[in-house]
Amino acid sequence: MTIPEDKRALILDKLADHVLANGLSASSLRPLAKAAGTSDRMLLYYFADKGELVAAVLQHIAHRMVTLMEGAAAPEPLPYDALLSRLSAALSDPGFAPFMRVFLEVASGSANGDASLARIGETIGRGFLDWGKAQLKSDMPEEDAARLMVMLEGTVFLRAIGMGDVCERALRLKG
Amino acid sequence: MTIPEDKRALILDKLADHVLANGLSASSLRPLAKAAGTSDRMLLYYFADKGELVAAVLQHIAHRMVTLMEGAAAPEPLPYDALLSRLSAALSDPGFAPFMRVFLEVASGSANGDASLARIGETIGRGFLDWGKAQLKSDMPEEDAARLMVMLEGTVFLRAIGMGDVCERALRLKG
DNA sequence: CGGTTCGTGTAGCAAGCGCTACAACCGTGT
DNA sequence: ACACGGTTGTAGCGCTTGCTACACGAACCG
Repeated sequence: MTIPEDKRALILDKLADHVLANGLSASSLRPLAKAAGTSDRMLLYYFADKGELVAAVLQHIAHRMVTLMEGAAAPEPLPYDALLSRLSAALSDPGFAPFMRVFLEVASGSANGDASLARIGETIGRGFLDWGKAQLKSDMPEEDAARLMVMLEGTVFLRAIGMGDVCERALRLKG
Repeated sequence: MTIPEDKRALILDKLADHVLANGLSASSLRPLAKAAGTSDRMLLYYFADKGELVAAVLQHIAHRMVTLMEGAAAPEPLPYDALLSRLSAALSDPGFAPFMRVFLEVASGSANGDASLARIGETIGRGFLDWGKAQLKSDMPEEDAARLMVMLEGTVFLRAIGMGDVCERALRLKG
């Protein structure tokens, strides 16, 4: 009945590829199915409904992002200013940009009342926060990590609407 | 041919109400028409297509938001820290929240390639930046205003995914 | 060998989308 | 009185959406 657990894993990679490349809004069942080399009919055989499918894909994407971030980690803890500019640069890397795009889409959907997206968004966000905190060399890591997070997500937001220059200016002298 | 200029103004208020209340994603022609007390047929008589309609509504919303912000302006310029916490509180006000939700939706759409949304988002963003700068008492207003903007949009983003506590923590001691 | 369950393709549903063709209204100018 | 142009309703187009009913081969279990 509900045991196609491994079948899912086989296609999740391709589904994640498609979502990262085209965004959630362009990820209806049929395009997703084509990207995964199957049919919409089969997607709904593997997953109970689209919500469950999207949740699984986003979780998969989050896991991939964690891996990516581990590669971008600094070799040793950095003070706030240095870490901020380092991570800000990393997030604008073409490899990271697709993740930030869907993260924005998740936040938007979450703000519009999608409880499932909200849960996933928070999970990803908290993971990101913890990851940043671990890289901080600070005497008040909680506050600095929070401030770091706010700055970084603000950067994501502003770059999305073509205000990347403002982000650069914000980082130029102080954090 | 293209002269129903005032007719638009009469319904833009109601359209804006609906978009602010329900979000862009729930704003297809028929619901919008019902909210405005007309028909989808007439919406496309007043506006060339849906893109033009959305652009007009968002511009209207932006104008309304400017008015709202003028009401929230401090009586005199404030230093960075004080202004940040003042504006952060203002943005979480229920009166502002719908604007932030729509703004997030615009940023998301913009990041996904919608050029029209990108233009509008940037216009709104730059207006907001200038408005903030005018309220800043600082010896380096460009950089501080930019930093203020990044922090505020980061706050919007994080609150959307249920991480408002992180925003509070980020503001608690330093800006 | 028979029956039952698993897996999958085909086809289609009802709803919603942006948009449009067509006809009818209505007030105005001649 | 009549024609005409700006305005509006009706109806529907073609398409996409998430989802499902049904049939049929394969595989497994008795």
